[in-house]
Amino acid sequence: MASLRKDFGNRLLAIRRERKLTQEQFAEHVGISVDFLSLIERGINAPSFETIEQMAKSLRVPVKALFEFPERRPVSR
Amino acid sequence: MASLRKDFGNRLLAIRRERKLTQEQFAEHVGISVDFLSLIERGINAPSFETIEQMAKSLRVPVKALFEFPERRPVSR
DNA sequence: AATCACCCGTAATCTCATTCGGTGGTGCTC
DNA sequence: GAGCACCACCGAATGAGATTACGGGTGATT
Repeated sequence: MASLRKDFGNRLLAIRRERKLTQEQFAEHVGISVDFLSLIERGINAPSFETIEQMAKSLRVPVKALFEFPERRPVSR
Repeated sequence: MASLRKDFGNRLLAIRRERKLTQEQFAEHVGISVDFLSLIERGINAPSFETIEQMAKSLRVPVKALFEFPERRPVSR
């Protein structure tokens, strides 16, 4: 549980792959270290709002696109 | 610039008002202090991923709904 | 065998998410 | 005009976690 980090990481990884970018290329363009990018993609760490903004800008997608993943059970009652 | 925090804060405020909740009610339900909620809504501070998750859960909306605001100029070239 | 792309631990730094106490302001309503 | 509800604002304190660097390891590919 508490896996927003993981969802986000997976989503980021997917988009980066789509764009055919290596971690190094993407990290440099965003302005963070490769190590940190790796941590984020694996869902271990979460990026700050500023970093998220940079990522979205770098990928030329709206921020919400980074939070687009299959619904996490929308209240099962 | 760098106003993802502000966009987020405004969006959160809008949703909370829609729901007719006071800061106190919402903060308590999310599990944060009223002061902090106020800071977030005003775009001064940013919440952590865990807090975002709690907020979305509390409001019963997907996380991406909290990042749904008018596009911030999608590459003007 | 050398390089590339990446994962994985660990340890360090230092920003900042989060809280609390207090104050003050606005707009009710009684 | 005192009372309450709701909120902004101001320090100041603390703990967490965002971010980095390093060293080693894996599996491809060439």
